[in-house]
Amino acid sequence: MTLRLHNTLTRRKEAFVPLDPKNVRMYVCGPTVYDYAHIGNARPVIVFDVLFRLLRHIYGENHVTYVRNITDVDDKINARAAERAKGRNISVLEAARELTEETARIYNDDVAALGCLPPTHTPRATDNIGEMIAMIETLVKAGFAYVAQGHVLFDVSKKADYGKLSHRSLDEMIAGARVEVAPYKKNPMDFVLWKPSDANTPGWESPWGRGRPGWHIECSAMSARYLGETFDIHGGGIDLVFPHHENEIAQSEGAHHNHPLARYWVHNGFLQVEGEKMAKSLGNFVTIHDLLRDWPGDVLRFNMLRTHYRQPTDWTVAGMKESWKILERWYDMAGADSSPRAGGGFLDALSDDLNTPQAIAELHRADANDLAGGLMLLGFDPMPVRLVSKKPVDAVEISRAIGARNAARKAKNFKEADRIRDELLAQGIQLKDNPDGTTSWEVKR
RNA sequence: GGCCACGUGGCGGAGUGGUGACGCAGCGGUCUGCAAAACCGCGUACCCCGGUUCAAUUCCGGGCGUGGCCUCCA
Repeated sequence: MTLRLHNTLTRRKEAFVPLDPKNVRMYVCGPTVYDYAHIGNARPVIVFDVLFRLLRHIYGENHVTYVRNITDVDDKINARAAERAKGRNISVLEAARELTEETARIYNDDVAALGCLPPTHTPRATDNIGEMIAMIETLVKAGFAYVAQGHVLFDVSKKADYGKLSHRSLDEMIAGARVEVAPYKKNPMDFVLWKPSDANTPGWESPWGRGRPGWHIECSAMSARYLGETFDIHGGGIDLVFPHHENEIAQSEGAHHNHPLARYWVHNGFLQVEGEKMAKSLGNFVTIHDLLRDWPGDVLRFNMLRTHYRQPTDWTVAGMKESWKILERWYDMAGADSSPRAGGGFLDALSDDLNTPQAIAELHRADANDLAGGLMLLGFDPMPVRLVSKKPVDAVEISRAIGARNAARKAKNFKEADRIRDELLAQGIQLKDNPDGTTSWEVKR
C-alpha cells in the first residue's frame, strides 16, 4: 500500500514520500472569520480531516502535524467591525476582536460537529504579525520586494518561476488581466505584502509605518513558524491556487533561499447547490451552522465524502436523505467493539488519492467489524444515537401508542392497530416490527 | 477576452483501450395479519462530431454545456 496524491504542481498523481516519517507536516488554509462558514467551506475541512486521519493511521498518531490558520485580519472583517462599533463605545479594533473571536468559536463548534479532529495548531494571523514583518523585511533585503507609497509589494519579475503552481506565465496573466493596476506597482501582477492603515483601521507598527499585512503573507509566516521552511502537504480549495497559493510560494521561497514551500499541493474541487452556483444573490447560500440545525453532522460529513474531493460536487437535499439512509443502516449493523482500521480494498481506495467513493463502495461489501473500523478511520463514530433527528419527538407518547397497537394486534383488531400506525406515520414516526417480536421506530424524513 | 477543470443508467457516483464497480430509487420474491425494516434477485449508461485502433465510454482534435481562476469567494 502506497499513498498517492494528486499534486497540483505536476498535475499528476504521485507517490507520497514524507520528508520525515516521524513528523509528517500539512498546512491547510483556514477560514476568514467575519461570518458563518458556508457548505463550500466545509469541503476542504472535511477532506483534509480525512487525509489527516489517514496520515495518522499510516505514520502514527503522534507523527503528523496539521496546521490550519484562522485569518482574523482582513478588510471584510474591518468593514463588519466598523458597523459593529457604530453607536457603541468601542473602537473598531475592539469590535474586530469581538467579531473574530465570536466567529472563530462558532466555526470551531460547527467543524467539531462535522466530526473533524482539531488540527495540531490553529494559529491566528494577529498573533503572528511579528513573523510577517520579519519575513517582509527579509524579502525587501533580498530584493524580492519594494516599498512604494507606504505599501510593500512583492516584485513578481524577480521570481523566475512565478506561475509554476497555476501553470500560467506572467505574459498570460497580464494578457488576461481585467483589473485596473495600482499606479505604484512596478509590474501589474505585483501583490501587496503590507499596506498602510488609517486611524480607524486595525494596524500595527512596522518599519513602513502603521499598517496591516496583505492576504498572502500570513500563511507564509505561520507555516514557516509551525512547519519549517519546507513541509510535505499544502491544501485548500482549488480557487486558492491563484493568486493565494502562487503568492505564498513566491514569498516563502523568496525568503527561504528558494527552498520549496511544500512538496505536494492538494486542492479540492468546487461545490454547487441544487445544480446552481452558490451565491448570496441566488438565495441558495447554505451555512454549515444552518445545516447542522436540521441534519446530524455525520450525515453532512458522509454526504461530502460520497464524491471524490477533486471532482465538482452538487449539494442537494435528495443526496442528504440518501446519505442519512445509508449511515443509519450502517450504524445499526456496525460492530460496537471496533477501532479505526482499514482492510485491504478499503485502504487501497483511500490511499489512491483519497478515493472516498471507492472506499465507501468497499464498506458496502464489508462485514460488521470491517465496516465499523472503516467508518471510524473516516471519522465516523458508529453510534446510532449520533443520527438522532433534530426534530422534537415525544418518546413516551410513542411507546404508549406502540403498546396500544400491540394490544390491538394481539386481539386481532387490525383495523385499530393500523389506525395507530398510520397516525404515527402522519407525525413522521415510522414503526418497524422486528423479527424478534419487538417494535422499534424511527423518524422518517 | 485569456487560462483551466468537469460532462457516466431515473438519481448519486467510481473506473477502464476489449464479457455493465458500488449505492439510492424502481420492479419481483422471502418475511409479515397487512405494511415498514431486513434479506435475496433483477439494469446491454458513458454530451455531440470527427480521428487513431482489430477494438474508444476510456487516447487525440473540434464543438456544445456546466463550473473555476484572471477581482483577498473554499
